[in-house]
Amino acid sequence: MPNNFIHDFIDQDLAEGGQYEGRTVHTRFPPEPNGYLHIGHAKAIYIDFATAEKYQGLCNLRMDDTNPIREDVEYIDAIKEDVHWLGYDWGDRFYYASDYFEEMYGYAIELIEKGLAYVCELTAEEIRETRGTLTEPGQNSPYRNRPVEESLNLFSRMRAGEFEDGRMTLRAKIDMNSGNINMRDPVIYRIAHETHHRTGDTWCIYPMYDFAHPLEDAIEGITHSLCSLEFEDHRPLYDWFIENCSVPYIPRQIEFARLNIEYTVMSKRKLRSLVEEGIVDGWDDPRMPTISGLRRRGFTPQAIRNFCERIGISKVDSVVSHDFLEFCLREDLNDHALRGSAVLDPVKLIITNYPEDQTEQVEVQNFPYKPELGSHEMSFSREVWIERNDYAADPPKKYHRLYEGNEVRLRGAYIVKCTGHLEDEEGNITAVLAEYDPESQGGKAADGRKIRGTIHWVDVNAAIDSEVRIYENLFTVKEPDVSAADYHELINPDSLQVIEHAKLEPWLLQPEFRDSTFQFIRQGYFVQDNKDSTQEKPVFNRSVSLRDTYRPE
RNA sequence: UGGGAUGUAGCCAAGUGGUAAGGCACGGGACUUUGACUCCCGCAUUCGUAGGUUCAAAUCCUGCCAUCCCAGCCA
Repeated sequence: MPNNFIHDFIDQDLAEGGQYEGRTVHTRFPPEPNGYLHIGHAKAIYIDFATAEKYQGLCNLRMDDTNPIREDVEYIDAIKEDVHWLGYDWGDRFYYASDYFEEMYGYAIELIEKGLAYVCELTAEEIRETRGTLTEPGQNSPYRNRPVEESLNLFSRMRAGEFEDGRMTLRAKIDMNSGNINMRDPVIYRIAHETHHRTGDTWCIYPMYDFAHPLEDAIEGITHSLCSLEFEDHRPLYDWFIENCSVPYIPRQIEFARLNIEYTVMSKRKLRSLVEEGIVDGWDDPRMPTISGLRRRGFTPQAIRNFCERIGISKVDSVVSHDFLEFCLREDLNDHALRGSAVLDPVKLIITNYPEDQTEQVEVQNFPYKPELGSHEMSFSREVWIERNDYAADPPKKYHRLYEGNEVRLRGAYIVKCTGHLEDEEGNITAVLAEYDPESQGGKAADGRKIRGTIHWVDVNAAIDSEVRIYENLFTVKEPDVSAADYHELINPDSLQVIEHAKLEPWLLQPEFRDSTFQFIRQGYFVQDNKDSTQEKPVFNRSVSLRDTYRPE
């Protein structure tokens, strides 16, 4: 992991005289179980876990479940699966913020006893009205200076369930004049008669994030609590709680910029609505930036980790280009994906001088620059499927594929010379015609003549039909999150293109290849859909296309 | 108008007083049984801007400008 400003801070903290001299670096990834993880979280996960690794420290996984109104067990297993899939392990340090509710309650009492917190009976609306604005200070609550005993009594009755939701809150007594609105007597406990997924009905008061989070970190002995930029002005509050509660450890919060990527959204709210409105096929739709979506799309954990490493860590608001994400995937897949043949938009090529009832086996490499990965056979006969756009009746300049009179190599098989095409009454091309050079087995000309074009093909007699799904960006603009328009208007209507009958060579469909991503030669990288693909009706997703620098004039 | 942050190429991003790393994208070339990959070459006389300090400034100082975050009993 390259160095970055966070590591500079850690180095200082660890150095002689630093605040964590002699300590083990301890980070945490604290998702709220209220949705699925997305690639923005992957960046945070990478930073938290890879930083711990770099310093031979530890990283905890913690469910930040302090608000039962929003959270659900449904998400917990998915979050664990995603973090593991990305390649990170939290050992036996899987925690829930809710495990600390009793301790937090104790710290709240401590604050009350110190005169640093009070039970406030203002309504939510009154609190808002007295909070002031960005430019005007707030006003003190009339309950601010009530006796400690009274707050203590009321707080225990809040816990006992004597009051309905919203009737009162516990507030920190800090400074209603602070320029930092977070310091204007923030609410630290609210009443919510709500069943919690873990603590059930044990509690009807729940701590707020600003109060809970520093305590969670302190209780777990976290040294560096890494979070995103919007918490920067919560840091004084974070430190205030750490200073005023007698916690066992002192954690340090450091903020970094969250990840944005072109042509997609990262807010849980919008992702959820895409799912709920049926615009996509669930949280794991291959067009979603969720970890499960990327997995289904065919991304590898390595590609995602490389991406996270290379975008860097800084405090600059940025939008990473979509190209870069694709580059990281291609780079990894290029080096790992076995090569196979598939024709996505098939048209027949008839080799008129090849015997009608003959079939032969030709050998093709599984991986061009890694011969140790072996080879496999493809059957070849008089009729093979080729891509419709590998033939041109009227070829543009510098077109190296099939057109009348031109020679092309059928990859791994033979060199063929195009002799024209067949068409129906409407002028649609129904087949391409060619003659093969029997002396060119394997695609090598006996006389050594150079053949410029090589195209892929699949034997008509052997081809297996498969559905292939081609994905494009979900949104039509680079930054849908910042657009003023309703995001529904920005959705790309062509983000999913379904090809019903692509022609695949049978080798691709061996059961042991079920979860492997392949390169379909000259097309891109494809993986079987982890939900819909079956042996009877295979379904492939295009993970990413190959780079294509061909520019017809 | 208060508070907190951030401005280095089209996009990320190093740089911490000694004369602008790297990656993506892009352009050109070589190689090629994937128009892929790989390999070469090119791509900021300038660091938001205006001044100042210094032999020397992206780095230090001052002013200005732009952008982002904060007024949940969300996280």
